Amino acid sequence: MTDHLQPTFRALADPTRRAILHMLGERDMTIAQVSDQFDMTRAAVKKHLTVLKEGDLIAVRTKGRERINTLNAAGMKPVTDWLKFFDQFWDEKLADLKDAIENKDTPNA
Amino acid sequence: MTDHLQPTFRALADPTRRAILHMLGERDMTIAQVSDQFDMTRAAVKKHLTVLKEGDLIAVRTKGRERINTLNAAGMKPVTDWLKFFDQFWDEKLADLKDAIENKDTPNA
DNA sequence: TATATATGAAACCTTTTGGTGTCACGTCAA
DNA sequence: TTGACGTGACACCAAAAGGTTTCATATATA
Repeated sequence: MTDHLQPTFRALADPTRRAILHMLGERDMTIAQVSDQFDMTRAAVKKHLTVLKEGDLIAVRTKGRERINTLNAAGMKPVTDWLKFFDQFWDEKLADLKDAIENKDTPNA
Repeated sequence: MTDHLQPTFRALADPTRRAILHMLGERDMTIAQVSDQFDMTRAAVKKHLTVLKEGDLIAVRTKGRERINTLNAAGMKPVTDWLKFFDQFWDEKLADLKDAIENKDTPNA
């Protein structure tokens, strides 16, 4: 069983990378622009971007000598799907389900 | 800003730990029982369980000389909440619409 | 053309991570 | 009480992760 989830979970496991994703949610950015937001070298940021790319969480397009990094939020779907499996064990959701069943004929929403 | 998400994201970043969570979804297990499911020592599994505990993804209760490990699915909420922020970017059409609205009065170029 | 800019990539370093083996300790049963 | 059982904790190890510096290369621009 090859774990196709691994690159994405791995990419999300670092706080710097999660912060980068948030930034890219606001606007596309070059590597230099991303680097400006962190107290680390451009090379280090570049590595993070590579990991994000491997996790399919960003896309990169070339524009002249620049590399524009774009958020690929859809890449998070495998992770959210994996997490959804556990919804059934979540107390609140269980309570909601119980509610839904008990109030089968009088839904409150 | 201390990153309270980190222990949980960290815990989820390992395939063995994700597999353990799945197992605990089916039934509570002692350390020995979990270990039996993997080709690694009990000590290694114990470490994984410790990381899962730190991520608040499992609870442990003592029963005699045994330690019963229980899934705490609610511990995933911080992660799912973090991921929800990106829902707004999932749908390409939504993103396009967002662009159109944002550029109406304040062109960004 | 000459130079500045934006990036890629490699070598290197330190810390963390995932694993091992060993031993001590509390608990259960004969 | 005496073992066997289930676990915690530690020392140790190799590999991966996160960072740095340095240099090469492609693209803009004066």
